[in-house]
Amino acid sequence: MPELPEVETIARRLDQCATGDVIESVWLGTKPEPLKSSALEIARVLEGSRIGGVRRVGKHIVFDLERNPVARTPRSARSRKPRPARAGSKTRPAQASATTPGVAGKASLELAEGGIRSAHAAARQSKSQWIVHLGMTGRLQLCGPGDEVLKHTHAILQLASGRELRFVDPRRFGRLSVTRDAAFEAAGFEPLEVELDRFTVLFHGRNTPIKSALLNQKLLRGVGNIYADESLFRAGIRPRRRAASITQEQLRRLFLSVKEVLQEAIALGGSSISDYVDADGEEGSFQFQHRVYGREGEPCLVCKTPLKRVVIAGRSSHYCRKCQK
DNA sequence: ACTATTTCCTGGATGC
DNA sequence: TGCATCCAGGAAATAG
Repeated sequence: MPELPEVETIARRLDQCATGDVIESVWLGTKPEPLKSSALEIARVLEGSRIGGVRRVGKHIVFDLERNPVARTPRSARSRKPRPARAGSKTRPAQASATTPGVAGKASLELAEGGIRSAHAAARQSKSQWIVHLGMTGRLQLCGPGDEVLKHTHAILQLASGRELRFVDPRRFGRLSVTRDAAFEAAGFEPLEVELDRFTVLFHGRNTPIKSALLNQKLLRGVGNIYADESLFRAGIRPRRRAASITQEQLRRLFLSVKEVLQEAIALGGSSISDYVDADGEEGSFQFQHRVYGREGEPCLVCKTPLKRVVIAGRSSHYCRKCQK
């Protein structure tokens, strides 16, 4: 499950490997499309754009796109349908292979309603961005055109280098979107950048469990279930503690713990649980550093007390009842 | 205005 | 072996 360290790892890798490449054409799957922007809008922003850089904002991956106003990708690039032969293609829904963004039913409808044309013009002249949220099981993979297209591939970007950037997401919690004029904005503070006093204020007067507050992306962006539990353990705070009841000194420890955990995890390439791998298929190794997450019933590494697991806001939360108060 | 719960989604694990 | 059921969880939507 990609949280801040995993997303940071992926974004760094993509920034190294994909920056400078040009997106020649885009294929998007259909149906409960994992899209926040329409397929047509995404295709129009991406096609013909150069990847200026890739970075992380919270749990989002942001591709900064640059566009040469003169060299517009010709229509033919969009209408051709270069689907590589793939293993297991008969199991894929037939509609998927035929879906060129421009001809999707929903997209055509929007075109008929107008408004797209002006959007198109805006995309041509301004800097735009491609925003990817990986959700639970989303992956961005950089691969050769001959590589097998995995089941649950929802987007394929053909790059000028001959490679393909693919978005694969079995559980479909991931989301793709684009921005045109405005830069992508995310709520909340970056946990690795926020200062102590701002961090402290976030929890003032909140009657919600501190675990929930840490997961609230409008407060801090990027902390997910694993790193919330790990941070709370290191800070000695029980996940159910009401945010408002936590002392300044404890908040200071939490502040430091959050940064420490995230930094250590980034250094190890994130935690590979279930199926997380970065853009090159590399696994992280921070999962071996987990002190409480996924260790219910196992002895606390500090005091040997069996670790507890409770459910808070629908998420399993792991802690040591002796070390955390 | 807040907080809590439900919903989305599929693969893998579990149980009978 | 096979089939049903449960579980994982980010964030938006809905309910309280």
